[in-house]
Amino acid sequence: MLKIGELASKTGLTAHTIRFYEKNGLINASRRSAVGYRYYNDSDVRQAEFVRTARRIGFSIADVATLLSIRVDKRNHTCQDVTDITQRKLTDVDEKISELASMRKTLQILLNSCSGGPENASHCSIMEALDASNVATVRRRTT
Amino acid sequence: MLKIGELASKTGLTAHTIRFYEKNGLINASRRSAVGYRYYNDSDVRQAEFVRTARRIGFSIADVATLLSIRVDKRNHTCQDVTDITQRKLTDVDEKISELASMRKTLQILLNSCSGGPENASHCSIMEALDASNVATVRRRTT
DNA sequence: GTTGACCTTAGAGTTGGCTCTAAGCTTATA
DNA sequence: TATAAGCTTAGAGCCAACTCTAAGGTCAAC
Repeated sequence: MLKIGELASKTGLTAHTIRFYEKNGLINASRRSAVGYRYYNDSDVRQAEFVRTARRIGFSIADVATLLSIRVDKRNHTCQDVTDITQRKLTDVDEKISELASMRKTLQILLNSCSGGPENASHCSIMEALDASNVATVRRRTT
Repeated sequence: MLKIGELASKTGLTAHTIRFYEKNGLINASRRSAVGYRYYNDSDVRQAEFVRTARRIGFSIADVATLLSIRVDKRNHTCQDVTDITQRKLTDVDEKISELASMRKTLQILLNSCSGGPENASHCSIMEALDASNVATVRRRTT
């Protein structure tokens, strides 16, 4: 049976985070000592590791809670329940990636349009592009 | 001279957001009526549009503040000042993209490992992978 | 002269996921 | 037995960027 600090070093979470996850129903200590210390058995440790793994992959706390509810009752859930959550997360991630990719593209175009040199910014094409309210008007440098 | 609601519809910001930006030094009304109404002239409008454009591209409020300080005094700033901010933002975006790409990859591997069918989750390979604390152990489906 | 749309302010609330504090109790080690 | 490390709790704080509320004043139209 591990104390919270031991579970923390075992999982790479902090004791604070473990308590926070407990409040959110993700991790629980199957035993408390007489004075209230949390004690974690092997099964608790496996659950904590499951949580840490799922969080690392990018599942939200709510997703992890759902995954745990499947985990404790696998027979009454289907593979599809699990892939649904995973698919939804993948779709999320794809959306974020495409937003970032669009930002990236614009930033790259801006950078390509400007020398970045020590001359003053009076004619800086990045500033001009931002002023144009239409960043599509920016042109690549040909010099 | 536009009132705040007019500036809002012109820029696509809300009046709330405009006031919030004002608090943060990004937008200001060059005139106030006797009773306190904000009035925006052409130059204020252009600045508001600059802010909106920069925010859309992904610059933080702090970045936009810096860009504005360059904008009002272009002669005392260089193109490099501008490209530095842009480059830093690009690096940020690239970091976020690569985190997301790594999440994406894992999610895709998990999805490929599982049928997603109506069978119960007792042997769901996604659940097994999350339990393994080592998602790298997951295998693609060959069936 | 009354609706109703619009404006003002300070300040609180939202989101998600922690992160930390304060004040006090327990346990292990020397 | 003293000290330090570790544990407990409730609850506050943090981050960014809004978003909204309350309570009230203003203004244009009919």
